[in-house]
Amino acid sequence: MAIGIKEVAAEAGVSIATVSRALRGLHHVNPDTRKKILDAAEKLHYPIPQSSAKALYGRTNSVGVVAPYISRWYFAQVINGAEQALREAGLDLLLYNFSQMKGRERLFQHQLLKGRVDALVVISLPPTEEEFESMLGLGIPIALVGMHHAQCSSVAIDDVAGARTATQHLVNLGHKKIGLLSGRPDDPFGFSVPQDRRNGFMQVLAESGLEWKPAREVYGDFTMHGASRAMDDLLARPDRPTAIFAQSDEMALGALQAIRRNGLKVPDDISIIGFDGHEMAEFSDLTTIEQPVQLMGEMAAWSIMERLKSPKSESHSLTLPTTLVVRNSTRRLD
Amino acid sequence: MAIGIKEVAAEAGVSIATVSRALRGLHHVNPDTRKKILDAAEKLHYPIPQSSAKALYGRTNSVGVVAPYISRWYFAQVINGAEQALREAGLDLLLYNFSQMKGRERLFQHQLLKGRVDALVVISLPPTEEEFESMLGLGIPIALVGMHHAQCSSVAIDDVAGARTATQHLVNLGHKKIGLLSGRPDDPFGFSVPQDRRNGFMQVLAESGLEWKPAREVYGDFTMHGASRAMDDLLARPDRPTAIFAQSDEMALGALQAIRRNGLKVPDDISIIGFDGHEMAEFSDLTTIEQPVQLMGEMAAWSIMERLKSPKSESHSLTLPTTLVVRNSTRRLD
DNA sequence: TAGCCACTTGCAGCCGTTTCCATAGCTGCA
DNA sequence: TGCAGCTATGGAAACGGCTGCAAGTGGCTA
Repeated sequence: MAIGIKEVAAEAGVSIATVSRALRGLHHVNPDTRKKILDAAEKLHYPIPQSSAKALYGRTNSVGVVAPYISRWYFAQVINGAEQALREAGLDLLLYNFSQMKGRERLFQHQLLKGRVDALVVISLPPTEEEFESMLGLGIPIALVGMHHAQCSSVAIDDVAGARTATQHLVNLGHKKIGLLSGRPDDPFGFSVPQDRRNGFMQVLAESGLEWKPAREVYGDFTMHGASRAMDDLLARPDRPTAIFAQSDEMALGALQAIRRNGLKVPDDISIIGFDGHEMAEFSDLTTIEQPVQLMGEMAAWSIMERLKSPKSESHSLTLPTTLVVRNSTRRLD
Repeated sequence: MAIGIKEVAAEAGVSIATVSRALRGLHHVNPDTRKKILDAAEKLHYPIPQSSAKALYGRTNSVGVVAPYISRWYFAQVINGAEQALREAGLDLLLYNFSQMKGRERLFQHQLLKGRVDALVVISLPPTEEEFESMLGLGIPIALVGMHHAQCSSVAIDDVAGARTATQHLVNLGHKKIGLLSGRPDDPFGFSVPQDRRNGFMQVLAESGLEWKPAREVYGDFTMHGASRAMDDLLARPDRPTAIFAQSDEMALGALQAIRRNGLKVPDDISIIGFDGHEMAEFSDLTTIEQPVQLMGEMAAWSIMERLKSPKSESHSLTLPTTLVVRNSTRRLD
């Protein structure tokens, strides 16, 4: 038989109301009574108030994390960061993966989340304005990771600046014919990241007076596989670039593989720089732009927990710095 | 104002009991009445029954997934697989990460999960017998991934067999001095995997009449970093092995890096075989033993969902096959 | 001794849904 | 016509914890 607040009350010889107050550390409870109750709870192994019961009163004690992928490195890291922060605060983490548009519709329109979570962390999944309205309509704190929005908290990096740094690095090394390994021309989720990184790249090219040829851009779908194939394609074209800016490390790694497969050497024949700070980048000696991925998850969690504590507090947007990490995949053009 | 079953009942002009039955497709509801109710629900945009209220009656509509890590490739893949299967069935996924023993204690002993989940998927986290008792005491279906236990369902591979295949592959190629890249001598979680893979390795060595020297084993902690360092160590020792069996792909990749750093070539100077089928293995041209990771997550989810449907059904243990994938990191010894 | 205040405590209703039990209406059969 | 055996429906009691309000306690002052 399950033991609840009721059994504890009986054991301690007080009413359930008092137990409820004592267990949550509210005022207006005599220290002696509180101790008696705590002892009783201990003795009966009363775990914690059942959250589904609390949920009827609005607090579910859990936070939803929404992401388009969960096993990809970037997302797994963010989720991991968020999980740690939430667990520490005693909040549960409900995971929502929406790789399919179908699920996405259900999530946003039919309010799947209604009454299920106290707050939401949305990872790199830019909702449409309509979807956003729906989310805000939930009336719960929301934190965005990897993007910004006027009406809620967010943690992100400056993708344009990061891309600028990466491109500038290649330019500084004397490269003039620089290729771009992008995500997709038609992004299914409407990420702004690919566009931002592309913009930063183009800016530096223009500022440096370098000519841009559309034939130097290929699309790798943010996967190693895709990038590898795209790179094969790019290398087969005439007037090969001497350097490549890959919009993600995973794509850079795929490209690395393709370059080797095509009998070329990195960085001797081609320099390549990635973006993200993937764990694997270090082991492939890949120059990259590092972003504090796990930290972003933690900060998003903190941000909503703060708003949970004091609902009137302002939402704020944070932009975290990126770092250029030079390794052995880029070199000065002879 | 929130709309619930009550509002739908009022709109349709029936009692809430009937609405509850109609919405869940139970018998004893007149088709006309059902339609009236469905229309009313549609009209009012009634989302779905609030799960926290259902939870008071025992069904939380969510499943707990417990793992010691969540961002490591293997775990992320399993979680991903489980998530897909669960979401399809309309179940929510509660994520519990226990990299710290502290949290682990709270999880198992204080019944953090009590009343929070309908079922549990435990990924490669062998509980002690005591913890196991506690889990079983929850009275909910449990599925294990990556290990077996007499009293509940499980999905795993045959680690011994996989390790045997890997080792046999090296032996068949003529290698006699084979090194072993293990996890940790003292495993914090008590995994059986390292031991199983080690056993398979030793079996084949013995069967092949090959001599084993303890100096050929180093510990890489199942990470690239750890493996890289361990490999440096191994390479510095006299009487270098001509082949290495790494107990995981991540360790194999770290080893690959170390080998190159030490001026040696794979597979010319040293052959190396991994274990897991990590996405990155393909791109590093690593010979490996593949296991169906994501599938294991899915099957674990299916298994508990089946038991949720018919509680009396037997628990069953599944052992999935592994596959030797030969790439370019192993070659015949001259 | 009455009156007031501050501090504790208990009562009872509530949250949204499921489910047990009762009831009402209908059918078929003796 | 009476009765058993259905089906369709509603009333109300759970489920477990929260909370507004009232009431009780004891100490203090006038």
